[in-house]
Amino acid sequence: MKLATWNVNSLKVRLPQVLQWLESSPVDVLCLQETKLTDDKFPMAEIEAAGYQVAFTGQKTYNGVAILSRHPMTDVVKNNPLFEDEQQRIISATIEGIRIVCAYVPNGQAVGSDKYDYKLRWLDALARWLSDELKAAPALALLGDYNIAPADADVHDPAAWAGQVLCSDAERAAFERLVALGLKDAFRLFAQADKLYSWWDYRQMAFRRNMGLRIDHILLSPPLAARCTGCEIDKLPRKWEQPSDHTPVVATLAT
DNA sequence: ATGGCCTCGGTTCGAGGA
Repeated sequence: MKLATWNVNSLKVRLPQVLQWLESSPVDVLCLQETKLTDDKFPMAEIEAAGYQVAFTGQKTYNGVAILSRHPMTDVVKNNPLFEDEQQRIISATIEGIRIVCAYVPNGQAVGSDKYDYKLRWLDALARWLSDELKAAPALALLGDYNIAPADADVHDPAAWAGQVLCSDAERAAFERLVALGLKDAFRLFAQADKLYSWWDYRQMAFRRNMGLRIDHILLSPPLAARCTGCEIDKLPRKWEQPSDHTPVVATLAT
């Protein structure tokens, strides 16, 4: 069983790439972020034709999340019941006995800004909600764009990024709070090469220079971490024409 | 030293992303 996450930065623009990637990487579950589509514009027919069921929640211009699944989905929930939010950033569903949570964590813009405060409040509510969810669903996976580089090893230039948004102590503490719930960073369950990232700025030829951050993650509850046999970042789509600035992360679970 | 790109909405620039 393969679970994946990918911030596509507009599903309208990236639908052909999503379909192309699924052809060569037919994962069981793909969580998408930043679809940037209202629900009436969601390309359900094209995705179903590729063999995937879909659950989604979107809004105009910003945010928007979706779960694509080869298997039946039940108990679809939009957003966090503990956090009133007009922004569409979370969708969850149960697939093959696994509670899948697809999340697009707020960016935060700059440390100390209103958007940063919103990010921290949003993450606090996420941890409180998942604490409850884990009691009801011990097999839980939280996949998405966390907009947090958990450690300096996840940053191309830790000195330049020190204390900046995506790397600040409070954001990293929020990530550790999720870990304290028992969730494991699937990527770090395995030996990995240095300097592997999931996002590169469009500017400065950042991708070619590998000036990236690892901010897209798959966190697994203990029963799933025990089943996990690998976790990889697939850099290929970032090399395509007109790419998203993020690239997919994939975790493999033994069945 | 600064900002350098991409997407959207809606016009030819501003907001937001990270």
